[in-house]
Amino acid sequence: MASLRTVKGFRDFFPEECAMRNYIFDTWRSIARRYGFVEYEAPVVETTDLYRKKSGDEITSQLFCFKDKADREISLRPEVTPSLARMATTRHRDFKKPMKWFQIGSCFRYEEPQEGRTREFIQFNADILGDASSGTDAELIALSIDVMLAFGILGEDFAIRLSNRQLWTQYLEDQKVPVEHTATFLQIVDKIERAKPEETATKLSAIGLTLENVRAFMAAADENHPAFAALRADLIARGLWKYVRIDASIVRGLAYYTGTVFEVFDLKHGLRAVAGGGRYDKLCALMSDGNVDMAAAGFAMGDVVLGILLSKTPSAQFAITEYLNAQQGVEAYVVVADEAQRPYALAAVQALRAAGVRLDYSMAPQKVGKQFQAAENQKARFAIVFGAEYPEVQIKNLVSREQSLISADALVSAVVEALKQPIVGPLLA
RNA sequence: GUGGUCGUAGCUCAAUGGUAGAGCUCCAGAUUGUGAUUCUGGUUGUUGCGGGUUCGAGCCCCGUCGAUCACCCCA
Repeated sequence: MASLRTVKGFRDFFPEECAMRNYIFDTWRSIARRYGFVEYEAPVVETTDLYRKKSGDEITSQLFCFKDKADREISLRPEVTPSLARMATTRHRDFKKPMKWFQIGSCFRYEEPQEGRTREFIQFNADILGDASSGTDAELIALSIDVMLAFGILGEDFAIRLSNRQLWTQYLEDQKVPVEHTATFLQIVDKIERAKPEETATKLSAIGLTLENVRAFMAAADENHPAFAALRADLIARGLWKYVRIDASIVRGLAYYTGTVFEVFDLKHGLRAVAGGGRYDKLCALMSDGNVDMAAAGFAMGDVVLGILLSKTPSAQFAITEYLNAQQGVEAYVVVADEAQRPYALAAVQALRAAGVRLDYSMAPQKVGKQFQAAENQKARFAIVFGAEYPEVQIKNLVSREQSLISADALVSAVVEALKQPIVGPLLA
């Protein structure tokens, strides 16, 4: 068995998990479309250079990278933003601005797997390109909030942590800290809530700062700070500001963000961030060697942490159950009570399916009781019995348990009509 | 990449160093044209893998793989 296991950090999706995944996809997709986003996709494999160009050599330690048969250095994508930047810059003249694009697909990071962190995970990416206004940032944050609400995750369960990179670049400038220390400094800020104060103070003093000074600056960066004014007014008008909390310690790694940065995080379980993103106005210029200077902002939401949160949130369970009930099973089940009628039953199976009815039947001879049990197991609303009374067939409503005899000629239209009726029965009272 | 804990049937878990088990699931029958419940019977294991100690290892030791937790990282 050992040799048959999945590769470390990769997952099987059994039907139950696959249904759950599809539920997540459908929700992401429908809310993104509600916001006027269009879907795109990029290759899962890219040249390793694409990621080096953006992030520098040291990042390859987390890249799922290898050489192909022609000795080319390639990587499974760790994120989609560089691919998006390439696509957007190479054909940007073909698209009206702003471009509101979303994508759903697998990403890969070569890390030690833990709960909420696998080597393959699925991300929902939403980005807006060609619009530098703070309204863009607000639109993205609003989208992330609506996605959470659509999952049944309520305001008491999650919040948006909001900050702005420019807060810190301005601060470092005021404090006369050399630009080359920016990355180091942001790393310190990123873990200022987790690290020991003494260690943080030591690291800060190395670049000429004190912990007291940094903390005082963070405390002053509340929702009245001018850096958040336009964004705040926008989200207040939408009625969404109540989900937002200013948190200057959010810097989102050390990569390409230039302005607004934010995270979606849960309030009750201490999970990793559900989503994160921000403004990255310089990336398109970097990717195109300065040929295309296009403002951009976006965020990504992963399926792994989201899935954990959904499983722990009671209010999210109702929507999941409803979706799974609607997706799973069949609408009708054909029972072959008399094997002599099987050819007629098979003809009806194909005719009903052609009419759009989700339908199953027993492919091998089975006792009638077993066939009804199978119909029940597959949540069929109707059983259609082919027996000695053919050319008439029995249609049984499996919810109300009523049964009626009908001519086989009229079967398809009768079933299609019956399925249009609302479900009534003792089980759903 | 570093350290801790863990790994027994499809699942959840038992088993002083001494014959590998239970519940659930699954399959079949009781029930030959109608779904529940119940009862009966049955399948499934190189105890993650490989070495070592021992008369004897699921149990002890070493290694390895995997899961998980803390680091690291979080594009």
